[in-house]
Amino acid sequence: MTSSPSHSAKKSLEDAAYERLKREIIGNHFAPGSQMLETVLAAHLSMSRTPVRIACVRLEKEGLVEILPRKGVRVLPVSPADMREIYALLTALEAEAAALIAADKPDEAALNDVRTAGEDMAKALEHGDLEAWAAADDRFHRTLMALCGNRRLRDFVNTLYDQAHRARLATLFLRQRPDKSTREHRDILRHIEKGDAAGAAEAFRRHRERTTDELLDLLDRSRLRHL
Amino acid sequence: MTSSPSHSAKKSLEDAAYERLKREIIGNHFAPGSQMLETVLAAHLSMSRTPVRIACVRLEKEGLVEILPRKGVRVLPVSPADMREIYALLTALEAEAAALIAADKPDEAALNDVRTAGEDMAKALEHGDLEAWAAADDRFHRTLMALCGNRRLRDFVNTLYDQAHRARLATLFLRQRPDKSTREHRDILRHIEKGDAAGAAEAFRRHRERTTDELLDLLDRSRLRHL
DNA sequence: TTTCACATTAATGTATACATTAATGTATTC
DNA sequence: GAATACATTAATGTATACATTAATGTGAAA
Repeated sequence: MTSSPSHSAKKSLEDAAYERLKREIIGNHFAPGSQMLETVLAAHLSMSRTPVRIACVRLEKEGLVEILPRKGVRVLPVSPADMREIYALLTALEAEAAALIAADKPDEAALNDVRTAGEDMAKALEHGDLEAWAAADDRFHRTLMALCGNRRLRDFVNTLYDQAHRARLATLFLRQRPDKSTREHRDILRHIEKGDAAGAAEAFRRHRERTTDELLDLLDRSRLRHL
Repeated sequence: MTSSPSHSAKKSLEDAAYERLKREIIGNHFAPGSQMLETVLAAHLSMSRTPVRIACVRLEKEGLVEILPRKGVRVLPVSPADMREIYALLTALEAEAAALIAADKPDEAALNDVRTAGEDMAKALEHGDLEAWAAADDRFHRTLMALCGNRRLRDFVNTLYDQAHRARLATLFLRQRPDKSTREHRDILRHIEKGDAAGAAEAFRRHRERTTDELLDLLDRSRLRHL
């Protein structure tokens, strides 16, 4: 996805450890805030501490875990304050990316993947399948950001998606049906297709500001402190 | 600076290796694009490969080096395209940060460090000391960003400063005297002091857009391809 | 009973030995 | 002479043994 090796060519244990732990953390297989000793993790992954240590250092740099000198590796919980930070950044960065994409006039083939993700969101919503909706929403944002032509922007936004993933899933069943997002995504795409950079940026900004308010409000009212 | 331990409490060799290599890379002690084997680096730092490997993984995540499977660690050169990426991000993020800071009304003590950095820039310019000017400019931006209240924003902007540092220094003596920046910084501070979020963001955006054009133009005309 | 000094321990931090693997060189065959 | 198979080598990837250190427990003295 970012600079990590694709899952097809996972030769080294380092990469295997990194990818598996990342998947398990994002997939909420560990309790947020839980701590595990390196030896325990190594046993869990059936390898020695060496590749596990390196995987943990990488995950720490991505803001998913914290390495505590003698207490083990801690899966970082995501607080409402964290979500506010993450969404403030996404608001600024996705709007910027949308402007870049609109100015670039991406080819149809690339845009089609984004459109497909958008259609999958609508379909999932019709079937009432919220998890499929969230997966398609994630795909919509990631495939769109992949088109912005700024690798650093794309990679950083992806790490933010990763950090926010657990909290998004947790609130998925507490919120109203996400009909608005589907429409707003279509609106964003229209601006991009027209090559309207300012309009695309503004549409994305409004979309993100709304989802931010919605999410923070939800976290507040549901008293979810850590996710 | 970011999540790294301060240089005062550098207990472990891992941290020492990380900090020293980072300093040497940013300070241009290695030729951009140069490759070094882990064993050579370990000898250079008078330690075993283990802490060196971990330091390199960290540096790779910060976009300063690239680990090539059997060819060693490569100090990433910075191309004009990289600078375009970095400055596009800085434009969006520093403007956002300026808005946050202006809205927060930071206390005087904190702002004073920023003002001091600004004054140091002016003084350095009077003495014609461009390196001191660049150092103070760096300090101005970093201390200001530290006030934005968004840790992820601050840390990411700092890694971008680090990535851009070499290229900035290289062009320092090719450009005209940076008088405008000093004035623009004062302007930004005025907006922040007034609590004018939109104005601060706009002022910072204009400042960054101008310096971006200036730098890219300079890189283009001087035909500096890699730094 | 509380506190301080000290031993113990358990975890990480580090070095090193070993396994794996990709690249290079060499020899043999066509 | 060119190409291919194979041996060699040199580097990383991994495991493990060892050093260091912070935390815990234990005991004696006040």
